[in-house]
Amino acid sequence: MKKDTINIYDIAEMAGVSIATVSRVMNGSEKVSEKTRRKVMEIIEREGFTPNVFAQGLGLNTMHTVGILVPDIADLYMSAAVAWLEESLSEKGYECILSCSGFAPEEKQKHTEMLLTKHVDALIYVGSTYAGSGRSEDETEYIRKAAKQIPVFIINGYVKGDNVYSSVNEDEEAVYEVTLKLLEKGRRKPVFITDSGSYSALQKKRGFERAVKSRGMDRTEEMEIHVANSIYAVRDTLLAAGKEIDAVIATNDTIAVGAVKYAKAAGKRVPEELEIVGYNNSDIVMAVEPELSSIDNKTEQVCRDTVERMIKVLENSGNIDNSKVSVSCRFVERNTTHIN
Amino acid sequence: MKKDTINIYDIAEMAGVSIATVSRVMNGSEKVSEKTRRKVMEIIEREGFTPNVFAQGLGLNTMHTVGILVPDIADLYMSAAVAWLEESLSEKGYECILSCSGFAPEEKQKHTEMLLTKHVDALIYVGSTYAGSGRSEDETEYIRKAAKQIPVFIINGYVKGDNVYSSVNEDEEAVYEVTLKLLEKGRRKPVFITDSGSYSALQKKRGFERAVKSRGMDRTEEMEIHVANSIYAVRDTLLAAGKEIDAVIATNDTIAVGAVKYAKAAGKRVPEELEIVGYNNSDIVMAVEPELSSIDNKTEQVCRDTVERMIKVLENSGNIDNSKVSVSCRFVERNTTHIN
DNA sequence: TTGTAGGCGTTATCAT
DNA sequence: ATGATAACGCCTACAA
Repeated sequence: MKKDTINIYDIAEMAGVSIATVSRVMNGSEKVSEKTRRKVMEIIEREGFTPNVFAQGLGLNTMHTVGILVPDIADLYMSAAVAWLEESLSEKGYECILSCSGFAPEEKQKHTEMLLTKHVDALIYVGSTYAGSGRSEDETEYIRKAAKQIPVFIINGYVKGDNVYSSVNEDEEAVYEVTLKLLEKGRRKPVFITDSGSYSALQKKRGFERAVKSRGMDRTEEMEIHVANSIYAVRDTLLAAGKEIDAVIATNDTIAVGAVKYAKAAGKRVPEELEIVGYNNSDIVMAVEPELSSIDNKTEQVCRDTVERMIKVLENSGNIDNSKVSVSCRFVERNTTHIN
Repeated sequence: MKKDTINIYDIAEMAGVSIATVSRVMNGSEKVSEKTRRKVMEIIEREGFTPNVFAQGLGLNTMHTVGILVPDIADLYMSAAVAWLEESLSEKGYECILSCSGFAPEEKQKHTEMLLTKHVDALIYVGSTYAGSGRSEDETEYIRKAAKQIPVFIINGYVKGDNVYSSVNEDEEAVYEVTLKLLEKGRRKPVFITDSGSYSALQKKRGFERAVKSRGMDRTEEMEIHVANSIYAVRDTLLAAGKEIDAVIATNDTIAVGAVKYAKAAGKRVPEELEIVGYNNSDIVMAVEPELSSIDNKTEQVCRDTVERMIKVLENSGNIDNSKVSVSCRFVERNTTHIN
C-alpha cells in the first residue's frame, strides 16, 4: 500500500533539492535563488502539494484556527454575529471551530476546555451571557483561566482580566435615551422586558431605571418583567399580568415581537396606545406588523473590529491594546414607536 | 525557558513507566495491569494531562473534526440546521469547523478545498444550493472530488457519487399536495415563488406544476416568479407585476412573509382573498401577522439522521449504507391558509 | 505486562 | 544559497 498523500520529501526529490529548500519556498523565505524557487514552485503546483497541517501544528503549535463560542447558533443575533466573524476571520486566513455551549455554566466551561485542547489561537465568546451577571467574579473565572493560554475576546460583554478583550455596546445609554424620549412624549406606564440577567441586560435595565427616575417617577418592581425568550411566552405573560402599560422596552427583538402579539391580542393599537422598542435590529423586525422600531447594536462593526484586534494581538503578542472597547448604538425607528 | 505543556514523557517519568504504557492507559488498552493503570491515571488526572491533538493527528491523520459548509449562516433555516448538527456531532465527540461559502460556485469549491486541507474526517453540506440545479454534472464535480478523500453528506440535496450521502426532503410531494388542496378549494390564480434554482427548488416547482396540470389548468410562465430572497423584494415584485393572484406557494418563509407584506400593501385580505404557504416552518412564521402556514421539512430529524449515518460510515468505512435518504414533509396550517 | 524504537511531515538551527 | 538533522508529541509494531 502506497502513501496516500504527497509530502515535502517527494517534492524535494522531484526537484532535486533538500526538504529544507522546499520548506523555504513554501514559506516565502528570501534565502532561495530565483532559479530554484521557480523550479520548486513549478513542481509544487503541478503536484498540488499542500503542507500537512498536523505536522505544521505540531511544530508551530498553531493551526490558524480560532474557537467561537455561542450559546445558541439558531438565535438571530448570534447567527448574524457568527456570520460576520466567520467572514472576517476567513479573509485573514483563519478557520473557525464553532462550539454551541448553551447557557449552563458547566457547559460553558466544558466547551471552553474542549477548545483549548484543540490548540486554537484565540477564543471569541459571542453574547453577554458569557460575561455573567457581574454579581460574582467566580462566574467568569473560566474565561480568565483560558486567557492564561490564549487571548480571549468577548462580543457584547465585559470581563475583567489579563489577555481578555471586551467589546461592549453602550446599551445603558441607548436604553436611557429611548426611554426618556418615550416618557417625554407622555408615556406613563413603561415596562422593561428581558429574558436574561446578563451583563448587557443589566446595562439596559440600568438605562431604563435611570430614565424613569430622571423624570421623577418611582421605579417599581412592576415595571420590570423577566420572561423566557419566546414570542408566545411574552404575549401570554403580558396578557396574564393584565397591567395597564403604554410602552415596552425589550432587550431583544423576539421579546418585542411578543409585545406586538400581546397588543393584538389585547386589542391595543400600536403605536398609538402602546409603543414598542426592540433590540438588535435583527431581520425579524421587518416581518412583524407593524414593523418594529429597534436599537441597532452594530453587530457587523463590532465583529469586524474584534477580528481586527485579534489579529493585532496575535501578531505582536504582548501588545497592550485597549482591553475594552465601547461602541454606541443607534435607534432605528419604524412603526411601533412614534418618538422622532 | 521551560516547556509550556506537559507531555506524555513527563507523565511516563512521574509514573515510573514508559510512554507506551501511558499511551495504552490513555487509549484504554486491555494490556495494562490494573495497578499501573491506576497509578498512571492518578498522575494524568493530577496533572490535567491531555494529549496533543496535533501529534495525534499527525500519526492517525484525523482530529475528530468535521467540516460544515453553509452558504449563509445568518439564514434561519441554515442556522437551525447547524445548531442541530453541532449538537449531534458534539455528543459524538466531534468538533466542527464552520465554513460559510456563499452561493458562488468558485467559492464553494475553494471552501471545500480549504476544509480538505485541514484533514477533517467528513464534510457536511447544508442546503440544496450545493446540489446545483441538476442541469449539469459539472456543477457538483467538486463534491465528488472531495468524496474521493472523505465521506460527504448533503443536507437537503441530492448529489450522485461514490461516498456521497444525501438526505432529501420529499419536496415535490409536499408542494404537490398543498397546491392541489388550494386548487380544490377554488383557487384559480396560484403563483409559485422562489429565490433559487437549486435541486430542492426544482423539486418544489415540479410539484407545483404537476398539481396545476392535474387540475386541467394550463401551466404558464406567469405562474412562476423568481426573485431575491428578501421580504421587500418579494413585496415589490408582486406589486409591480400587478397580477391577479389568489394563492402563493413560496420556497422559503422569508419569501412568504414578503407575500404577506404584498397583501397588506395591495389591500388584500389573507387568507380570504390570498392564501400563502411558506417553507421550512422556521421561527419567523410566528412573527408575521397573520401567522404563516408553512411546510415543515423536519430539520432536526434530518440533521440527527445525517450525523448518525456519518458515524456509521466513519466507523465501518466501506459500509454500503443507502446513499440517498428521503424524509417526508408535513404541512403546518396557521392563519395564512384555510385548506384543512 | 511492559519497554524500545521508528514513523508521521513540518520547521528551524546549524553547518557548509 | 543549500543541506543535514534535531526537535515537535503521539501511536504502535516488535522485542523482551
